[in-house]
Amino acid sequence: MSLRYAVLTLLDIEPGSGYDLKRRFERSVSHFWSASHQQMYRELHRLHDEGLLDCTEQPQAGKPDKKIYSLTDRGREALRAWVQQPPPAQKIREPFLIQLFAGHHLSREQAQDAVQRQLDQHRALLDSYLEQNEKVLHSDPKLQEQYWLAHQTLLLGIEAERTWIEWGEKMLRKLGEPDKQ
Amino acid sequence: MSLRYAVLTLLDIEPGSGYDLKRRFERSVSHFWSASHQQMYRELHRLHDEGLLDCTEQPQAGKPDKKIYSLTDRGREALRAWVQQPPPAQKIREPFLIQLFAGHHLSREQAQDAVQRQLDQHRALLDSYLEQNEKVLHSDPKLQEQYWLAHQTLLLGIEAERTWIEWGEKMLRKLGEPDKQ
DNA sequence: GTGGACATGTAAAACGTTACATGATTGA
DNA sequence: TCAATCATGTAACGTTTTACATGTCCAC
Repeated sequence: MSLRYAVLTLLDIEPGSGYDLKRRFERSVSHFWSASHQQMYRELHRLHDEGLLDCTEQPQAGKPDKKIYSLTDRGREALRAWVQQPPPAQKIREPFLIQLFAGHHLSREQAQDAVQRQLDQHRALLDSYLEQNEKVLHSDPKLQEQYWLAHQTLLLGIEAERTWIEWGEKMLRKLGEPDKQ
Repeated sequence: MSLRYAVLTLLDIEPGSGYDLKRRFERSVSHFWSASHQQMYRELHRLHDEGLLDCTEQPQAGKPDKKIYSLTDRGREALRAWVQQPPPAQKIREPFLIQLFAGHHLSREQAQDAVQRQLDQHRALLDSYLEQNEKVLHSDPKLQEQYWLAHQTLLLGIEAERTWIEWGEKMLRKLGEPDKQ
């Protein structure tokens, strides 16, 4: 039920197509949400049917038509109402931590490799968040002020990745100690 | 697809009923997974049908019978094989951060209240994780060694909560500055 | 001429949530 | 006597994932 409000939020900031939205999910809210293109298209259809979104088709030379969605007044009202309610609980799903939890089935080398792979991924994530952050810091100060809260969510994402990376590095050090296990 | 391995992992450490499992999810892996009792029962039935779990009914005075599940050899083998594979990507779902992302629909007071509520929840979570940690540190050193990797996942959960709490406190300070926004 | 980005969709399967259903025991 | 805990389940519904499907343009 939260996906629809994530969609409304991004379209409230700037209208766009399903395809656009998918990329914007990856680029700007990946630190707290993700969704496939199929989820986008279905949600866009539903929101349109319910009158929360307007749709204008924009013909493009060579490429398929783009369906540009934007919030209706009712859409903006629905988003505003939801934003002011207590949020549904967060959901954490970390398959990697299940694997460590069952880590008595891993050799020390396997555990090291597994942690190292995750560490690489989290470092790449941190880099991409830092890049986003740079973009924000070099953007129009008026926009920065308007979307100050949105920017704070990115800073949380950055700190979360740093925490993960520190933990991963500590793990590798501990797994490298010859007396351990 | 990961739920089944979370179930196998917990039953591998100690056999138990669906009801037991549900509580163990809440008590020992809530920092990276959660599931309802219906999910447990359905998954247990499936795993039993597929021959990965054994089931023995244990009559109890007064209470309904307990169905105690434990891993078969094939179950243990399936878990071991999965644990050694690259894990599926983690899924982050944080409705609260969507609300902040759409925070231009919030007054400063509403934002403060919202952050404060989340902060309270995360402090409670941290407390419960620290309590779990204390229990581990006072348990049999042999068990501590055996489940050393499992314990490390809890330490990550603790650090993640601390990061969140620091961020929330910083947010409240910034939202309290009269020049902000 | 091949692979990637653009652009949208259907269908089925798997997974997750909510509501409903039962029934005993224990403690306030 | 009321609510909580123990213990298991069905049914319906909603969400998410995976596979299939199509077609253009552009750069290498």
